[in-house]
Amino acid sequence: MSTTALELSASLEDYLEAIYQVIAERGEARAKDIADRLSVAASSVTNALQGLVKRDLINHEPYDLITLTNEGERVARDVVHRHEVLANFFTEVLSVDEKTATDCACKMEHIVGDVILERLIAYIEYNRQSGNGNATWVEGKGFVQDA
Amino acid sequence: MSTTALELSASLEDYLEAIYQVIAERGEARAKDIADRLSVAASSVTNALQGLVKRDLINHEPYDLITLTNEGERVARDVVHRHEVLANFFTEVLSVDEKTATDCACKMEHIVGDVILERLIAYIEYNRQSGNGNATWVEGKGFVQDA
DNA sequence: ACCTTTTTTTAGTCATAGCTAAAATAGAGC
DNA sequence: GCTCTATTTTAGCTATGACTAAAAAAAGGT
Repeated sequence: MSTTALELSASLEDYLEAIYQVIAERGEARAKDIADRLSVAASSVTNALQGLVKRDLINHEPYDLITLTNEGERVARDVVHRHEVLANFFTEVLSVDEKTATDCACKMEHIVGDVILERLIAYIEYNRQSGNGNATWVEGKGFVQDA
Repeated sequence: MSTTALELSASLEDYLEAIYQVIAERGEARAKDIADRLSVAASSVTNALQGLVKRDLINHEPYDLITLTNEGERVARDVVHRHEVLANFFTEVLSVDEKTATDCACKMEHIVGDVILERLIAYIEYNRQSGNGNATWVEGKGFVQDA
């Protein structure tokens, strides 16, 4: 009897990530914090919480605090990790500004698979370590070899 | 009186792209072709076509052939362009296999903004032109400077 | 302890986007 | 021209995920 694992939508991943971050910042997470952070209505949060409970990613009794299950914490860390690698790549390698990098990473973090993520990590690392200088974006010139 | 342009979802962009490609390949596009290419039911195509007509991206009378409006052609080319740049980046720079590259590009093409796309294009170009050799992924070693 | 304010939940609506089944239309063969 | 088949559309259902408004619960101030 294989219980086909309920899939996690981009939307629910966003909620899970927000919960993880609020807990990291404030020590605890209430629905209001999540609503504020994601700029959605409080009722949308309640709705999402039910989805996350159903998937055993959070613990949540009505009107109570929200905590992450072990699995939830694992998945949340993974999403955050993806986000960080992507944002890092955009800023470090492509010399894109913070906001643009963050915005794009927020959407891509739900999409990029393991292989490409692994390559990005390796590529950033390679870029950082290579002794012979790296390319940087120069407005009007494109990528130019560093001095 | 500003007519707020109807937004184009990722889904509709996929349909538009498929229409563009089918026309490019076969000279004309019928609903069946689109359904086959996207692996969706015929009725889902009809539905999407109505959305694209409403946005003035295609011309389509019931039971008739599908053609692109000028705007539709412009948008379709743009999506295809994004797809190609992304897939190219994955294969050329990150040395990822075709299928992985294509799959990820298919999802990212709806997300990536102009700035990052421009940088990717420049980065690929820089990589291609730089005389001092480029990095390539070597299994078990990571990125290694080309000979 | 009680009243007010804030938070959370419930209930009900809407849009997107997929599906199946059935009806309508078009096209091909005879 | 009629009939059979393939295509397309309509109608109706599903799920997700947003919203508002109203009800319920919790928290704070005096």
